[in-house]
Amino acid sequence: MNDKRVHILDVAEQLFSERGFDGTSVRDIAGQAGVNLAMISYYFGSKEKLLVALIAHRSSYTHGILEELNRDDKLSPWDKIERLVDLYVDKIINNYRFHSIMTTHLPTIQSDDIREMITDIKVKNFELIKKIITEGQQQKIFRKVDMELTVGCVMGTLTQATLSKSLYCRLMHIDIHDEDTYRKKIIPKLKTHLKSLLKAHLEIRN
Amino acid sequence: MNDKRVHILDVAEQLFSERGFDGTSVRDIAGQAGVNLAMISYYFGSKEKLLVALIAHRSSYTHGILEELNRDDKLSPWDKIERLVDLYVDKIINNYRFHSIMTTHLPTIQSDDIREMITDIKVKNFELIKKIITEGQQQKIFRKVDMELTVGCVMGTLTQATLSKSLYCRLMHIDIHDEDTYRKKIIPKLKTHLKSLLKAHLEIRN
DNA sequence: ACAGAAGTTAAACAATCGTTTAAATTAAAC
DNA sequence: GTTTAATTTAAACGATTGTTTAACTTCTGT
Repeated sequence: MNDKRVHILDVAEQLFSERGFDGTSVRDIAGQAGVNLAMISYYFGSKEKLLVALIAHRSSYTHGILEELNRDDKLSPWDKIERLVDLYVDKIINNYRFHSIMTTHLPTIQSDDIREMITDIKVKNFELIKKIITEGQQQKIFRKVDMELTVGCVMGTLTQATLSKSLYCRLMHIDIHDEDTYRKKIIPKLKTHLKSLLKAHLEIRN
Repeated sequence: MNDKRVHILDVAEQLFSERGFDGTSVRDIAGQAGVNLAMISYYFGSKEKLLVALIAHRSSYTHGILEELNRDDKLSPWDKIERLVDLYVDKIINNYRFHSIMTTHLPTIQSDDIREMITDIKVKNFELIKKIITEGQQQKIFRKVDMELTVGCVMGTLTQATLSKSLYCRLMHIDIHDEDTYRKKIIPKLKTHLKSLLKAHLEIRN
């Protein structure tokens, strides 16, 4: 994709995540990106199609990570869970802007098409994680759990770390505007906690 | 508070949760509430002050539930956890519109005052849950866990159930527009799952 | 060098935004 | 019943919204 197009998408991603889709004007994006206002219509057609292009762009970008994990047969179910947590935490926290857009806009989106598109991506991710857990259960290593909410708990914790950043900054005594410090502290914290949580949750108890 | 004011707040809550704050116009609210456009400025001063009034109204409404729980000395830590989950799931899922507004608007809010206000409420809730877990730890009933993320996991799962309703409707084969069926199915599911999860997570293992 | 496509621009479009105005109506106080 | 305050109304305010237009420049292929 064209450099200029990608640059506009990057700027749009930042502004959408900071101010929301409706809180960001096309003029804001054009101004911040240093391009003429009409270029956005010229490239993407409309503001909504710009959002669709952003989702398509980012999804293809992060795609394929989970598939690799699932194809790796040498790993035990426990190893896969650990790798899954590592991959997922890195992926979401390092793309927190995009993740924030996907999460906060999903309920407010009026267009059925876009909502279906976003839901599709989430279902796809869900299926891959489900597969890992199901494998462990078939090998009698994991116990029976609520599949939807076990995945939802992992995703939810990461969403929480993304959307309630102001809360966690307060709790962890980090300046709200210091993005890097927050990411650097929350990533290992999330990995350790989620691994420990899933271990306790999935372990077969006597 | 005046009946008409409350009615406007109810309508605003519904529209804000469906379309977002910036996606809802003052005319939308006035039209849906059946009042004149100027009444909203007359009552609340501005659109932003309307949001502040909504938050104040709803917060006082749900306030005091957790305090009662914490004051009850007859309950064991495990009992408190169970009661906590029951109360929290009911509270958030039954007020999912307000919860959705609080969560999705927190990152996009420009006004420092409003963000601080919302963060304050969340910190308050956090402290109450933290107290329950700390008590159990002091009695050597709960093990040492990451406090922020243990609470974050519970809140995150509920946030997930609120914001990604379209995902869960797909997974649970519920029509996306059938709010009642979704609530009726997700509430017991959430309660069972979160109790089981917290039990495994907090239990001292040998 | 030239023709046609692609890119870029400033200006304007109608529509909608949040808010205010001033007049009209209703309610309350004495 | 009269006066004063509170409520409600339609209309208008200027600003901003997403999008389009038409003229202009740059690039591309021959």
